[in-house]
Amino acid sequence: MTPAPVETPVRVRFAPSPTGYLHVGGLRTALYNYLFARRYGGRFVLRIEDTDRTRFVEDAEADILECLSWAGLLPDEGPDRGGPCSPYRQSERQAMYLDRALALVASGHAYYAFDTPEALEALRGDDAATRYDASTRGGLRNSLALPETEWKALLHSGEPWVIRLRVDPSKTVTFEDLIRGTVTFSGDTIDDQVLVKSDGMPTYHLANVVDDHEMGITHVIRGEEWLPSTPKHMLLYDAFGWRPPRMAHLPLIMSPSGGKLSKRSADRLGIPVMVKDYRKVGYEPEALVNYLAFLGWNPGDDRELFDTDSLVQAFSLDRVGSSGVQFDMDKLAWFNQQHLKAMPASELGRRARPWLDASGLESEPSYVVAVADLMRERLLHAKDLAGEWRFFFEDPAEYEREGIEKRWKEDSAELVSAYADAIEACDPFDAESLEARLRELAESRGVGAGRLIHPVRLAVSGRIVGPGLFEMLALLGRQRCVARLRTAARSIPAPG
RNA sequence: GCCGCGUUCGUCUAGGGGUCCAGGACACCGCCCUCUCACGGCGGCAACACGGGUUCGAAUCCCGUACGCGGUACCA
Repeated sequence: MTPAPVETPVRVRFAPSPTGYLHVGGLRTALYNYLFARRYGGRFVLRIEDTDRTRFVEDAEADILECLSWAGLLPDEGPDRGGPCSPYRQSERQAMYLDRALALVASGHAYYAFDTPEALEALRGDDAATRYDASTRGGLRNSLALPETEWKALLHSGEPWVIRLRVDPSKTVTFEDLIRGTVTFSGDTIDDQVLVKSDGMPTYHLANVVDDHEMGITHVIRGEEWLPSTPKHMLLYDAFGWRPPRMAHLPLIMSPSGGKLSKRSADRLGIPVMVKDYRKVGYEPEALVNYLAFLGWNPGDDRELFDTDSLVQAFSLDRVGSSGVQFDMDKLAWFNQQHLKAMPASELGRRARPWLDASGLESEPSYVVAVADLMRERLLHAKDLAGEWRFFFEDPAEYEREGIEKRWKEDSAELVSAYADAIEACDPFDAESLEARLRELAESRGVGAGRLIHPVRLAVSGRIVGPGLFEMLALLGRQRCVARLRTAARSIPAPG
């Protein structure tokens, strides 16, 4: 399939509302916009949609910026870095929206309405289907139903008013969605959307259309929850005489228990919802990005591991699916593991460093890198080096109970301390020699190597699982090994 | 209720009239490798929502039903 022709230059935007911290679904939307922009050599714009003053959250914008930056999705234009379409916060563009709305009133595409939310609520009563549209507006208090002298008096009296879009019920609105194909809405199902609220702020619908036009946005890529309001936006473009951008509505990310992935449902399932929480619990940004890219999109072949640049090369909107997708933590963990494995040891070491620091585990960078190299194949998260594998950095505080039960025999203490003696003088102190010493010892005592290997592992790491024993010993070094072996021989009680 | 969108293994998906008794990945289960655990390799389990059309032939096209999801605010 050939990609749909795309007009250049592409300009897309990610337009979150600072009503909370960045949501993982929001990050995916940002990612698809970013990939699309990069793929076609376009610009990726960040616009803050802060028109709802009642839900404004102080540090939300900073969080959005921080999370995008963490994920490597830096906008080309936005409130923090400016750009040709400044300002990028809708609250700072307020005057423009009112002007535009007034123009719509003048051209007959919009009108003043004086009905309060309470009055409308009362009108709706038990019938939730009551709407504010062509069928009811004639009986309500607005500049279409009232005589001119009357509504003008109201307007100047200080009475609260809003501006509403005048929707023609006989019109059918049709648009091409890049992901869903032709979508059609009948005008009589669209109500007279409020454009300017009584506090003078525009609603999302107005601000979004005005800004997308003013900012030269060519493609609107957003979540499917916006699909039902798109006809209102198309009507607005039409009323303004503007050419609408191309539309692409992304499938929603669903909770494994059904429904939109909400804070509450996700928390219950152990799925972080805020992007910053992924960072906090130790996911690598490239893994999250890779996983999110695949939540609704695929490259059309069997490749799965991508860095952002290769995603850019492979991305296209016509390979985005249209059905909702469930979030799967197992798969995310797998991506994390794969990315960790693919990383140079030095990088893995760098990723582990903050976790080691936080756990008070101090170590030479070169040693951390060597540990990372040895452990990379069995890490799900970089932070595990400071968790279940912390014995690389400090003596084991305890020995796995199961290990003692299964591996520690009557002769273990004696064998382990004999091995301590054997390796104390072992030179060179490398995996090969350490293995040779162990096998010699086993043979001279007439026991299988396993009789020695398992207790030694337990003594040195406190655990019964881990990387190859001899590589592990070599890395830990003579001092630590000998000391830990002797401590264990002394302190682990013989069975029985 | 009304409007819209959707529906292929448990999950993410490939597939867009014959090459599909449906392919890949995660998860799960077995076997192999092996000092353990991983990694890796091999194998297994497991899906075209249902009903009507159209057609020589349908997972693929059309209609309907069911189900899911979204929307239905002076929230975005």
